[in-house]
Amino acid sequence: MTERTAAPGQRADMVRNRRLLLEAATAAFAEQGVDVPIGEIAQRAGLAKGTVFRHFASKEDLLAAIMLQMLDQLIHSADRLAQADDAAAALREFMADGVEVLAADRAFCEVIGRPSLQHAGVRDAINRLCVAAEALTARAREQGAVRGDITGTDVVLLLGGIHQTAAPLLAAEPQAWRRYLELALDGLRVTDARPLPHRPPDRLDLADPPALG
Amino acid sequence: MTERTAAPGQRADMVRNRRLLLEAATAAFAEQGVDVPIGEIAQRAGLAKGTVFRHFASKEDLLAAIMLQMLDQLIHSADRLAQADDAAAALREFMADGVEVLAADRAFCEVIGRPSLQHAGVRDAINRLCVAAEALTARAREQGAVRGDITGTDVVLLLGGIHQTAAPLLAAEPQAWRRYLELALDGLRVTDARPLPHRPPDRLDLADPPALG
Amino acid sequence: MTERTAAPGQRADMVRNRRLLLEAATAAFAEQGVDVPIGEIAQRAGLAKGTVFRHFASKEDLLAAIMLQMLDQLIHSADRLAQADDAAAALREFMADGVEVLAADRAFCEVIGRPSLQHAGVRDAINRLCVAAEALTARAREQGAVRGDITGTDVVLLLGGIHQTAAPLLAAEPQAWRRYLELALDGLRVTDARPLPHRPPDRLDLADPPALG
Amino acid sequence: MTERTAAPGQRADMVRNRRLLLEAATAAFAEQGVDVPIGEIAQRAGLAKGTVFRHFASKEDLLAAIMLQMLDQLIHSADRLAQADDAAAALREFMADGVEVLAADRAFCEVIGRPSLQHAGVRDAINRLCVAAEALTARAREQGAVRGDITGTDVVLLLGGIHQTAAPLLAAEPQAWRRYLELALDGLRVTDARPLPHRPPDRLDLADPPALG
DNA sequence: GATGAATGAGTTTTCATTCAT
DNA sequence: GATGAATGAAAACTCATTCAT
Repeated sequence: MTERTAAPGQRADMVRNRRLLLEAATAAFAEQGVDVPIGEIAQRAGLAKGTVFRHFASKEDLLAAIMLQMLDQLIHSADRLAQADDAAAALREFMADGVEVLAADRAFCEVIGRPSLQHAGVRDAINRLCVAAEALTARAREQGAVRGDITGTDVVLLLGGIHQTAAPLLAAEPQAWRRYLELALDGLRVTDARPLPHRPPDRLDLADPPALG
Repeated sequence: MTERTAAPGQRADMVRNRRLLLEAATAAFAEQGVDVPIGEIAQRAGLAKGTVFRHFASKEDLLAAIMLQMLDQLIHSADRLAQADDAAAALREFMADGVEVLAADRAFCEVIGRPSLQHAGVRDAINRLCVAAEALTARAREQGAVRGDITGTDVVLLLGGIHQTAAPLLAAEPQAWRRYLELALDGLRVTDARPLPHRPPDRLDLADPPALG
Repeated sequence: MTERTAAPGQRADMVRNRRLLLEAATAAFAEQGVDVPIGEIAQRAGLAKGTVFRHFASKEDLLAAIMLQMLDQLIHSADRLAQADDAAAALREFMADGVEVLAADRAFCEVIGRPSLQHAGVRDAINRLCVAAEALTARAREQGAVRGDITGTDVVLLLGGIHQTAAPLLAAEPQAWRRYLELALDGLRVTDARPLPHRPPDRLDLADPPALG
Repeated sequence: MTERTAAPGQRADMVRNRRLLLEAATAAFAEQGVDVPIGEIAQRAGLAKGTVFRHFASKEDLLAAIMLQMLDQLIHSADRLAQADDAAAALREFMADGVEVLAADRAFCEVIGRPSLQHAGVRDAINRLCVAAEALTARAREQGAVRGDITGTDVVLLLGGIHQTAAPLLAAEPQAWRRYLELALDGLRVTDARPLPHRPPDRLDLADPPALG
């Protein structure tokens, strides 16, 4: 509707292609991990390989775009839920959303587990997610729904951990992650335990990629 | 007859090379994941590429050997700790061992997270680990140190999950996993919570690799 | 299945490259046999290695395409000559064509002499050639130009045999095969000899490749 | 010249190993062609790979030794049969022997069909075989059992041709070559035909291998 | 802007040959 | 002399990326 510029057909096409491409790439990365060939992504999107490179300068960029998409979705979810009255329920919902998003995605785990992330944009988004999760978590702490030494970054990290716990069961039992989410929430709620060792991570201090050589 | 006689030199060299190779491969897989080229492993070991294939018929076999090595170590640990008097302490020690082993290893995560495992030997070892962990866990349950609906397979799965939780911090804070281990143990100890959803996994029902096509 | 491309005649460049490739491969296989490296074929064609695999999914497929090309040419020749009045002359011409085609080709001999052929397409083409040759041979038998117990498959097999007979002379005397063609034709014409031992082959019963193991 | 040296036991072992090796290599080359790995030959012989290279400086040399063995056997056969009264029968027997020897051997065909033979020894043996066959053939010509313009070299070349003719049938019908031997003999016997084209080959003028590059 | 053909570096794997024991 | 471990030069094949059409 808003896109009324000079070559409307072309522009609309590009937008449409970009959407098709992102959808196809999301699905392909999710199912097969980061090693899925660009050619397969293009094919799933009904596009030619060259078109992928017109939209994204490299495969790494495409992957980053998808990660950002997922992360933005989670940031949104955290922001929204930070307004909720029942912080405990809100935290559960956020974490369920988060694990479910990850559960569908092999590539995310592969990317997140790397000692260094290539894309500054992804690193930033993860940090923004931590901030958003901290807002949510702070309220839960205040309401006594979560122990005092748990941070938003802890919560974000737990998303990956819960997903990974259930990952080997994923094929046979797609909902198994709910079991481990509850287990984690029970752990988060414990108040009479010894304080957790190791200082709470306040921000993910993700390293720059190492210099080549 | 025994391995002391005849040609000690040659044999010793080969044993040494095999050790170098396994060490190099363990480190390389750990740092870079399963996609690390054989050539790099060979170089790290100070060997030629061909030598790797003299020791292991394929890259897959080499990877399996390393996974088996790690798994056997954990099975051993579980068996030993199942004899301990204090089941709670034994469980903590087992899990600490397990996470530490995994903490060093990207490849393990990638392999374990796959929908299907190629090597029957690795699948078997994982199942044996679950059995060994169940013995340990059963005693902890009996002693009231662990909630009633937690199985050995849960415990094994949690190893991967705890590692994954801490993975993004690994480079900057190598000991961060201890925090999440305690958090998980606190969750495991909770007795007044709602029962966990989803049925407990009794054995990892890892699928055979899908038929080609 | 053998040929990868979809849209015909799109790129003039591609068609040209494909032709160059087939010519180079034909020559290379002919001179050096099936073990000629793909890299050399590519180089002769002025292409990169990868381009060969864009046109043919595997070396086996490329080889099959060339074999099929040759076989189709011979089938054509047989079909055309089956219309001729003078069956004896037609048979000589067919066999001369056939030997000359083979004479240039080491790979053909190696492929044809194998206990099993990998490509169903090539097996089929050989059988079709036998059928076409039988039509030609039948007329020659009827005209008394060929003894009664000779089949089209005999004739096809003789092409390879005549070529092989002359092969060691090929470099020094490229036309030597004509000598052995006449000798074979003289044998085929003999009528007062004892009947040939061993039953005539009616179709080449080329086995499927053996199962792996 | 005489071998009367110190360690007779060792010598006996070497002789035995050489025999085992030649037998294994003959069988392996016969079944699988020249591309059979040295390792398989060694294994069949119950020897180590290194031992093969103690006996033969290269794979090419081993192959040459086996070819020479086969050729010597045929030369012997020709010499013996040249004494026989019935030259026609003798020629048939020689050719039957020859084809049968080849029939069992994929490697021979691959070697003989090459434009150039690497080993002077093999070239010489082939030429000696031609001489021996010529003696046999001369008698057959004199007795009118073979047309006048056929030479011993023709006969030798025909061995390969007859084998090649039957080769595609070899797996299914191991005796099929007899059919084509008779056909060839019938051709050789024809006396009322036009003289064969192309001059008779008197000696195989096998080229030296081309210079590298 | 889209296409997909071409490229070539990179990967696993094989195997003749060498050489230390 | 025998052994077989080590080597390294190919080989087939893949795939991100570039570029002519």
